[in-house]
Amino acid sequence: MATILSIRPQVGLRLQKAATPAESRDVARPIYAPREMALSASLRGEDLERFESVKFASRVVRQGDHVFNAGDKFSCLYSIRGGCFKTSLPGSQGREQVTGFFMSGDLFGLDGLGGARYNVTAVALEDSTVWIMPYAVITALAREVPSLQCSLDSELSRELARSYGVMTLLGSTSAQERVAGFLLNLSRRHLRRGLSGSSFTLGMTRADIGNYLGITLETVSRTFSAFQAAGLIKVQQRALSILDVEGLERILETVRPKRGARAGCS
Amino acid sequence: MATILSIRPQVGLRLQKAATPAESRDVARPIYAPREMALSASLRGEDLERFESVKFASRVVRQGDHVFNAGDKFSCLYSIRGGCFKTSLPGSQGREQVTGFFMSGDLFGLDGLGGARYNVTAVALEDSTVWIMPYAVITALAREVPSLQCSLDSELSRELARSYGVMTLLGSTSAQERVAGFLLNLSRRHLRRGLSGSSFTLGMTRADIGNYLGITLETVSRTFSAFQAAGLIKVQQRALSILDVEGLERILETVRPKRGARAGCS
DNA sequence: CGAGGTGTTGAGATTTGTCAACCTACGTGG
DNA sequence: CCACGTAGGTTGACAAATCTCAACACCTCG
Repeated sequence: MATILSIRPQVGLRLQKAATPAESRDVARPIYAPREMALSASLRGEDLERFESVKFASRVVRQGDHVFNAGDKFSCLYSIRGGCFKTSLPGSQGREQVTGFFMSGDLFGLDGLGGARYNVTAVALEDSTVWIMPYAVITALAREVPSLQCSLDSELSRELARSYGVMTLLGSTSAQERVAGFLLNLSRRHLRRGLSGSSFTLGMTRADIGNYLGITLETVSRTFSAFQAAGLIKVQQRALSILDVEGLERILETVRPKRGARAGCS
Repeated sequence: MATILSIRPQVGLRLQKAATPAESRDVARPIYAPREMALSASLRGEDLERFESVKFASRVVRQGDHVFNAGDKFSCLYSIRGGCFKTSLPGSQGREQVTGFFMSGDLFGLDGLGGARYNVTAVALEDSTVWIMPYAVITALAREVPSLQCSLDSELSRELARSYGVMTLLGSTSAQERVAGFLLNLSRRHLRRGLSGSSFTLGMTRADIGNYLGITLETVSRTFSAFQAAGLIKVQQRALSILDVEGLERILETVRPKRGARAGCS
């Protein structure tokens, strides 16, 4: 157990309480420069320079704070410098559906793009910092730098692809598959950011995960325990280590013969 | 009861036969004119005229035919003139996840936009016709007609919002909620097209529905039967009538607040 | 130290999945 | 025109997974 805690995740550690109000107190956490922003990923040469010449404001968001709420007038996109967020779609009677988790380098707010309003609510899961990118600025810039329009489209379709991935997770009927898929997804995203894919901190509660995956928080907890008992992972509160990636993948790949589509039986 | 069928579509639909000689079973099915296309929905005045001046080719797609496959090079968007489609994300071992159903007036192919390839496969659920809109043409036009760029963004975010809606459906843990939500969604979409929202034909199989909703086809069937027994709907094969919209909505609204996922505010 | 949010675990109730039989509609070919 | 084959749909019985309710443990913060 000590081993887990000794592995210091670079992102996502719970911070000490929010002491002084409205302080731009920078945390010892990787802060993404403009160069690392999702939108600039595919920009080259002078397009990149032009983009980086724009000074975007950044904002510190305290754990639990809402960056925007569903129904708010759409105005800005947000790129995460550090920290993590969840987005959720509010339903009637306080029911809500968590639609995604976002981490450093991710872009969110895209769903408000076409309409005049955001569809989802974005909440910080820990003290975080975001770049604020006014949409008006982005569009103006996109007209000037066509490759930025491409980047924007690219981000949109990436977000679409992401949501398709979630649908696949939710479409599987077993809780184990959903949880395994969820963990592997988180792992890959950490890896892509140059962080450890095998040991990281879960920024969200079991309830968030369960809501996201369409299962109860108890089932999430039990599944974690089962995976741990099977030697696939090690969990202690928010600290997670993936011990056997292939094992998790095997759970997803489990061939569940579909009736009518099976071969060999006559 | 019979009144349902007497509600005629109010929108400017043109009924016309497909002229192709090979058409053995021509159906008197609404064919959407360019004016009804998703992309032109928010265009006005000369922008609309400009858009309509472009002659897009259309293509007849037979039931079961693939318009494009996941992994195909992205090149065109498709707007449905008549008929319906499903899109699905292929998984390993032939497993697939149905990601959406599309009907007349809908736009699909958007998911390939940013990347160079389509993420999903689009299959006709019945003999259908689509407008083929080369992306190159669309982008060129969008530069000329800025409001078209807005329309495009709008469609993208609508698609995103749609997928969030699906996530909400899949996030609910009960099969009844999922099916009720699915039916209400279909109903609304028919209404929005000037068709009857209370009586329509399901273009997809129970297996498709189940895959989409993350439940088995047997559960779909049983749930339909249960709803019918409760007097909420009437089903016979693909023919569906919604007898009690509020009843279905009540199933969704069931005051059983999903636990967890509460935002940090109060 | 206590409070409250969070996480774990147990036991029983329910729902859903699985397997299997059967029914129904529809297209094909005799 | 009808018989037949087949894909799609329904239903039943049972097993298995998940939900629900409830008790308790853990951690952080005040």
